[in-house]
Amino acid sequence: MTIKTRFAPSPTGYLHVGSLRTALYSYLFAKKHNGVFLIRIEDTDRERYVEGSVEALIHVLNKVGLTYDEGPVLQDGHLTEKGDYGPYTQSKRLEIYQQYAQQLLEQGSAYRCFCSKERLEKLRSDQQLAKLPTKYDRTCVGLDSKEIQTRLDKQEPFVIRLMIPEGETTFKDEIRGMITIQNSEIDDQVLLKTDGFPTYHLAVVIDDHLMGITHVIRAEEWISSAPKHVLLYKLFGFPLPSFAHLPLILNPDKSKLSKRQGDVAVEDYLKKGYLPEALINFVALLGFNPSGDREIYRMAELIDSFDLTRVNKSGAVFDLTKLNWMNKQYIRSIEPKRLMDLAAPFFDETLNFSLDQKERILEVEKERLTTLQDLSPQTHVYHTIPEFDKELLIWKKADQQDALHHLQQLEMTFRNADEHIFTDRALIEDLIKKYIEVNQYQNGNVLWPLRVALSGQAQSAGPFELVWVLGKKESMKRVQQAIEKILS
RNA sequence: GGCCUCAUCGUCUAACGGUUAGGACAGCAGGUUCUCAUCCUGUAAAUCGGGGUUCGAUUCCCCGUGGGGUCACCA
Repeated sequence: MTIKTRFAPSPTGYLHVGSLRTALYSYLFAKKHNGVFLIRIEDTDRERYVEGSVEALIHVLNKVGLTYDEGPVLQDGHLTEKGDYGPYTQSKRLEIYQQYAQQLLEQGSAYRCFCSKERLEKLRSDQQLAKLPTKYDRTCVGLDSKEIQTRLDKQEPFVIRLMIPEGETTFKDEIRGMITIQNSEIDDQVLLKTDGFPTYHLAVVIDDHLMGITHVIRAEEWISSAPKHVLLYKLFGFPLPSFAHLPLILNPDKSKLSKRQGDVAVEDYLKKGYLPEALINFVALLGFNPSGDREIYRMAELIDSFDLTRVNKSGAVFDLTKLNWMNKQYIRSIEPKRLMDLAAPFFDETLNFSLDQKERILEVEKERLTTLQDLSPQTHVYHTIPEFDKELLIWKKADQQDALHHLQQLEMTFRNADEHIFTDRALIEDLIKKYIEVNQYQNGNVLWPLRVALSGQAQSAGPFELVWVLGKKESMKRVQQAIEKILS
């Protein structure tokens, strides 16, 4: 049997990093076993629907490299879908749910409930006051068929509730083992709402079955409603899939990761210049470890080593400092072309750099970046040298005369150097190092004033790199300006 | 509060029932370097508590404690 997993978000806005990890694990598991991974949109709550979030979801999944075999896709800006088990959007499957709800009704496994929201709210608050468990009191179970018919005729709104049988429900969680709960603890769950839409519980069971899902991988918050789903599988006569409930991703205070305490949207991290590769790597290791001392895993390696039984049971704090470290690692080591693709949006377009310049700037600056967003302020130096005080040109172990001397000498050295030298970082370094060695100067005496003359900054890329990016003409110009600054 | 669930350095984690409890990030102290960023070396830092089982528990069992999740016509 082919393994089939799914990621089933509700279109309520952005993609949460917790959801990203859920999607990732489902993806990894499916790919590891040469299985199928699909996306399904769970939009059964019309009130929470956010326009455009399906499109946004597709974009993000594409960006981070989570490819899926079935589900909604964007074609020329239009939403369509691929796969043989559609529709993959629950609001387009209403009749299916209604049909199955009807079946349950006929089986006597479900019943119509005409209770008003007001009555239910009062019931709940009374129970809370009496410190009783809050459960529906089954008032409508006693309704005889004649009364039901007259209320139906009067078009009274109703819901369909699951009739929880007596006994206990047990299921195996692939990560935690056996979980048992007394059925008396379970409320008679609403399956079909007054508006004819199913609730999550009904829809998820039917769709997972109809779409052939073999492994239900989702977050831990679903664990307490899993018994309802197991009951439904049994009532429908569906074979039970495997369940795996993933530990939560936590705020630093150990509560469920939420807004307020930082960014939770994958889009936000991408916008800030975190690489998709780094995000995936980081989030993958939050709750999973292939065993070993490695930290860096690319997607293919994650697929290769993924194992549900090695997923942790306890929640993991989202540690931004470690993400930062990992992002730095990726910026340094990723293929230059890929880095340029990712970094392109972070260049200030008004500076009009050529592609060649951008490549050099990126090559030089990537050593010092934590996120790609950090690139933006650094690029300005290559366009216009910032204002700076001439004192800055003086190295801590030298004086103004010394700085002036070296700058004048370097200016001359540059002037006499062949043009082609300036196209090669190593040659530039040779040129300057030779000047230092021949005269037995200290590096700092020469390199500090040169670097400041070129960057105008106390902290910047190295002087060889700066010359390489700026080119002969601009480098000489900046050195000359520094000389004038000292003389003035 | 009921139910479910979890528990190794600050954080992410490793450890067939037998290890000086390992690694990574962050921290601290040095070193390399013209600056920042790197890089290198070193250092501190953990098995929640109590009972069992066992020759031997981080590991298995029980109880406690603590954390988290969930208790909607939201997912």
